Amino acid sequence: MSSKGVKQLLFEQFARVGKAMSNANRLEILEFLAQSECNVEELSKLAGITVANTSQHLQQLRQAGLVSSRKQGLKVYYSLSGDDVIELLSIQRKVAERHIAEVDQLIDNFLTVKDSLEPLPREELLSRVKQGLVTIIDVRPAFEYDAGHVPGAINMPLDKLDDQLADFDSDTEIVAYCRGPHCVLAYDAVEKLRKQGLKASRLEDGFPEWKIAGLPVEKTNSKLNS
Amino acid sequence: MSSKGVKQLLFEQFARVGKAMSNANRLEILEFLAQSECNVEELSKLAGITVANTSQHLQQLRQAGLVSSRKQGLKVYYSLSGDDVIELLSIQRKVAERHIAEVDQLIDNFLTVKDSLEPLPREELLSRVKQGLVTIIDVRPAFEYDAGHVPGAINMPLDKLDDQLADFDSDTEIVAYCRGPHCVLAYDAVEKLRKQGLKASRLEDGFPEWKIAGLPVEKTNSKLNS
DNA sequence: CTATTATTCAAGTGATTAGTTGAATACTAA
DNA sequence: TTAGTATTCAACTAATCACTTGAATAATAG
Repeated sequence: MSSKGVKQLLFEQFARVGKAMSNANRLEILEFLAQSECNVEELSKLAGITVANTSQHLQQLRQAGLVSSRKQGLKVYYSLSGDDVIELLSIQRKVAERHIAEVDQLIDNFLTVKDSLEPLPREELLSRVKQGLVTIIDVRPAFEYDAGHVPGAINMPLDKLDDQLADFDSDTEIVAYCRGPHCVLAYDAVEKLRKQGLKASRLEDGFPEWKIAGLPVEKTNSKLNS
Repeated sequence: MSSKGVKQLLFEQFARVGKAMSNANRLEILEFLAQSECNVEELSKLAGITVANTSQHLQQLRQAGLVSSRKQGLKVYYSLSGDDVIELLSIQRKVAERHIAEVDQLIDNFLTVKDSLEPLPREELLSRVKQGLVTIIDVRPAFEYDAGHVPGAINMPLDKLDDQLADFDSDTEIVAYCRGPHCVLAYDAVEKLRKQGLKASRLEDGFPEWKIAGLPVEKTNSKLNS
């Protein structure tokens, strides 16, 4: 203790938080947990890594105090240990986006819809949908979609996307959205669509932001699905 | 690019920021830079690591987009590349303090003055100083001290502290303060004093907070020092 | 020019990390 | 109890990291 210095020890503790957030897989796990509580297997599928690996990452996150877990029956559910973790995620993302040129490039060129959609009002997006020029897909799970979605959007959870790929018209622009800027589902969707040669992009915000902006919302009659 | 997935690449970029903030020395450097622009040598002395090592850390920080540099004559001055970096530092610290028990322990038991001082109004601290029960030391550089300091505080920059250790009365409580909660100078001071068996602690806030709280401020006649 | 100073580069070492694999530990259902 | 499932642990490899050392760039002064 005296050999290293209290100040040094203190910074080492702070560094543990940074270390926990220094791995792409762990960050992705955190982003998923920012959406909802998940068990290990779900996370492992979402992140596309083995269960054992996921488990180890989760334990590193827990040691850094970023996530907490609760056991229910066979499964262990993990969640963020506080809202300040979301804040941290969000600021780290902001700093990265602002300062790392490559990130901006990735976002601008590959995933978001900035140049083509942001300049035109969202209302116009809606009219284009009606004209069949743009297809909006909602990649959230069905029950979230049912509770409210952008008018004209088609519900297309990630696992169903593969089956539907052939149905898309390669001339129509496809815009994917999910739960918000922290939600990573739309990234996957856009990537899959692009690989098929389709014109896909990602709406910068998710459904909550859309709703808050006072734009129209459509609900599914609960009898239709499930 | 397609082998790894755009989303994966994106998270790897975000992770670079976390990686930059995953090392105790780098964090300390960032905290110093949050106070003021510094050149490599200054930082190396402040952090207590070799110049070459400091330089390498600084380059990692720059690659992550957290610091920027400007060359003036022989020296290269580094500074934070934006206020969002301060925000990031501050939130990482907050998360660590909230979630990591060991950090709380370190802070509570070793460095801050919480239990003994926070409950009593700062005005009372001042009266105790007048009675000689408490000695307040200001560990900032002399020119900052001169521009304004807590009444009764003695200016005691870190490098002068060693020479003055013998002058302290072991019965008197010593309270150190510096530039703010992000300033790390007082940590060093408290540690040195404690090693001498003195009753030292750290004021949670620094001088700016004191001033903002509307408490009295003393200025040095510029002829006295320098 | 040469000498000096501040910083960076390059190479090397020991420690740590991400990931894999396979076994071990819980918990549940029958 | 036994069988099956979800999670974690333990051991291992390749890659990366922190730090040191000594040399290589620059910029400046004499």
